Amino acid sequence: MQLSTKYDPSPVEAKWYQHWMEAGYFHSTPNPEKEPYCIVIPPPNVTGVLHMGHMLNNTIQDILVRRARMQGKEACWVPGTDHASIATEAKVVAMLRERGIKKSDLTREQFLEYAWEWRNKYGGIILQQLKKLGASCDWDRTTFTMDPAYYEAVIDVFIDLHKKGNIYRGLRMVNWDPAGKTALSDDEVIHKEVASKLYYIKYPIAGSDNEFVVIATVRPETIMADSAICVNPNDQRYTHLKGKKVTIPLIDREIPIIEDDYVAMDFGTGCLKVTPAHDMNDNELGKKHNLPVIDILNEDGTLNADAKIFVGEDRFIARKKIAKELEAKGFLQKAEDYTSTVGFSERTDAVIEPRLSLQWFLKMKEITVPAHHNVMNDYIQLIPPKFKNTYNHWMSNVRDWCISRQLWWGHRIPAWYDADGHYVVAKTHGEALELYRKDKPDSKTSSLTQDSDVMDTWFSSWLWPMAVFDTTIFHDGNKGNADLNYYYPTNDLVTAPEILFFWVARMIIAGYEYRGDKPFSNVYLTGIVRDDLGRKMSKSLGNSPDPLDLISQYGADGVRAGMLFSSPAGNDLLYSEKLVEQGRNFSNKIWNAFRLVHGWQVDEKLEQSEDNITAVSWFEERMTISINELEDHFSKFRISDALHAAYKLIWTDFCSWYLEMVKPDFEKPVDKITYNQTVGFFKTLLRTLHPFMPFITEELWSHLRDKSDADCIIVAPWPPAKPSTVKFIEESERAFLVIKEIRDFRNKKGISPKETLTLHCSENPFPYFGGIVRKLTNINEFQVSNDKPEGSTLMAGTMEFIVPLAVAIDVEKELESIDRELTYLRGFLETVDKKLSNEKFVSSAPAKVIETERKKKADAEAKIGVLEQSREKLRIKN
RNA sequence: GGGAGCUUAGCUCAGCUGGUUCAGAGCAUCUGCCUUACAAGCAGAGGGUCGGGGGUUCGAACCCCUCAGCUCCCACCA
Repeated sequence: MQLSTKYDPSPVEAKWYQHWMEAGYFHSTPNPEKEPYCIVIPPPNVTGVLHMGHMLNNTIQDILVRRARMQGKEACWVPGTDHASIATEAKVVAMLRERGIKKSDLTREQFLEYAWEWRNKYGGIILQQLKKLGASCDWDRTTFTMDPAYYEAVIDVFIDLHKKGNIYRGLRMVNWDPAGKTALSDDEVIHKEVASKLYYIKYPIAGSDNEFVVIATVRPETIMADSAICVNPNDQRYTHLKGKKVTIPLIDREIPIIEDDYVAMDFGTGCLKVTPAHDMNDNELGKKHNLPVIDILNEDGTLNADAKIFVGEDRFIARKKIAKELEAKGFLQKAEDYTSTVGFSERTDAVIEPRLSLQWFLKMKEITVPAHHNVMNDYIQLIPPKFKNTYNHWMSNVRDWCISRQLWWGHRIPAWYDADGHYVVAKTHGEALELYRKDKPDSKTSSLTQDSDVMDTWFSSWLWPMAVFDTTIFHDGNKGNADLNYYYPTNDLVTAPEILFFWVARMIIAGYEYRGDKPFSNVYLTGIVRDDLGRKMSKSLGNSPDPLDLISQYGADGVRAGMLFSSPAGNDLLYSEKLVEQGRNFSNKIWNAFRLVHGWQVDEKLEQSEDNITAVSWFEERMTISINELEDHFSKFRISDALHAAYKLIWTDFCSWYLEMVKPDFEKPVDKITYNQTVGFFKTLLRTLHPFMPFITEELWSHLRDKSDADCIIVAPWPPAKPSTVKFIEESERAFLVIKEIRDFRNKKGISPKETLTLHCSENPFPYFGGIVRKLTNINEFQVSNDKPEGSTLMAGTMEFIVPLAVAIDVEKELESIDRELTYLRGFLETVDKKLSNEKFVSSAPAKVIETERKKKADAEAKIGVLEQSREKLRIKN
């Protein structure tokens, strides 16, 4: 069979993925005979399309899972999607708009019908895309955070936490998104520096002509909501104003001047306008001083009737108009350029408006204690560990979690209200009514209205590692089903550091609350995928390649390897197509190594040569060492380094060295033993590489396997670490050095590799590798004698060789290079001598260190001796 | 404003408890090769005062101080 010189991944990938699925290799069920290994996928948004971040993230997960499967563990990777309330609702609204339908014209039920229709049609595309990448998820376990059972679990948790007193409803300043018309948690707000203006506004002092205080503000449109003016009690500039009042410009409302040392004397004019309805701090200040709250904004960010002026105008337009009017009427002293930090909605990019509203909150102080503790003591490990600091900081300053969202798509809050706003929390209307009757036995109310809000998306995904197995445990006293008890706690979680608090921390919190144990043992935090200019990859920048295009171009294996070549844990990945190309080239390299071995003629009668015995023994040692390194990398989650180790082992050690050593001459057969051992090595290499590059390894396995091997490499045993020896390694290093020197010699002298050379040396330094050295350098023989023939000297370490040459040598050049070498060596010797003659060094350094220094000295002296001799000879000749 | 981290070859990074696996890897560059597995390749080479300065030590990329530059996270200075 003629095999192409290029590996063609597409047909191979389709074939094997289908085969794995049909054979059920991805599916896992509890098996008490085996150790479980479980990863739950960070559920991508149901609206999501695969991007480079997913590629990296899921490649790493797949590597971990495949390796565990090969190690004989019961490996289970649970996939699924997240309903992502804000993102999905936005998409559905956009889709409706295209069809000419307004959300406000729909009932909740109608809207949800459209939403479900949308999610059934487009939701989960991303899971199909993951299959192209080779993800070995247990698809039978695919979970959606709004599956009926999951939905119920979320409701149960809400009810339970409410019962425990951890959930409360309160009027709080929240981050209001006027575009999404919803409250956001603090973490969904992105603070950005924005160029704005600082307006200096004159507030006339009540009851005096022409006297005023000046206040600096970036938000003149909120002056109508002012409740007071505040100065620092220590501020001498304002002591005369104590107890006085001022009037608000344009609307002439009187407000008091109060004192609080919260006010910084050195900022602006040292005088602060207090607007409790529209500023978080002012709100605190207002509470402290019992100031009225005047809310002048509608939920969409326009001014309401309480503003008295510019009613109905958008806040930013109002700002400009008010500034103009203040100026026109002489209330504006000046306006200067100013940079301020403004919060933006992560989802809609609208400027956040601090707003007072009734929201549901989860008390965080107590519930977070075990989650905090068990990360700090490394019971749960963050990788890399530097994230512990960040985690600690967040946990130590944790605030109550605003869990309600003014949306329809999501888990609806199970609170039920009567006409007066009295409420009960229950799963169904019936249960709610029952509770209500107990609360208010006298009430005649027969129907309650359910809260229209839904819960924050993270309030469902924080249950993920439990709820994917068992959604019933959130009732009292349920001990969990077989799946949960077998797989939980899961092993590793692979996710992005951006959601360390959103999701990871909260899963840990929920895990302790409902299972009394961690949800996972290790959290591997990947970096952000950036382009080669260091910019984050994003749709809007258009700098992100389409992952599926990449896969069809370079093969899934190539893309997986490429992503990993430059990706230590916690570090950003600078993506460049070069890396993926390198990955593809690697596939091709392996393919061609296979073509070579595959094409060998085996002669059963041929005896294994001494050289082949050496080669095989050497590679065995080399491979063992590399596999041990690989294991070490894996144990430290250094996935990228593990791949590099496998890459080097295969490309350099196996292909460049080993195969060249044992490769039979043109049209000559190979002996049976060497052939079998080579195939054995090849299969071991494929096994170590399988988690990284599943498809090509499976394909080649199918060609190389024999009856005693596993049917598929996906379930073949993982090559274990074992003690290694260095009997051949030591000599091989010398041999390789000599080989390189000889090749370099040919290069520099312009001698073709085809021209056979003879080498003289005083003693043969190679008990084992002599034949191999000759084969790889085209040397017909080592002439061992003490006579030194004419020719060029070739140094390799402390070994000296002479190549008797018919070709002329440039003596000048030769001398020059010897002199250069000598200068270096003498300098080197000097520093070593200095060290050794330093009494303090000799007396305080460990014996081993001194020993190596002595050896350095001896080696250097020997080399210098040889070089001096050669130089002398050349001199004479010259 | 608070906290964390980073700075090693042209680029991306390794370098564990200070000492020959201490100056490394991959990519890129340069030179020579279409050599019967592979030009998506082979063989070889060059390239770094380990951000600057100071200190501790017999010995510092590694520990301490200091300066400079970058990055991230958190935060309400109007």
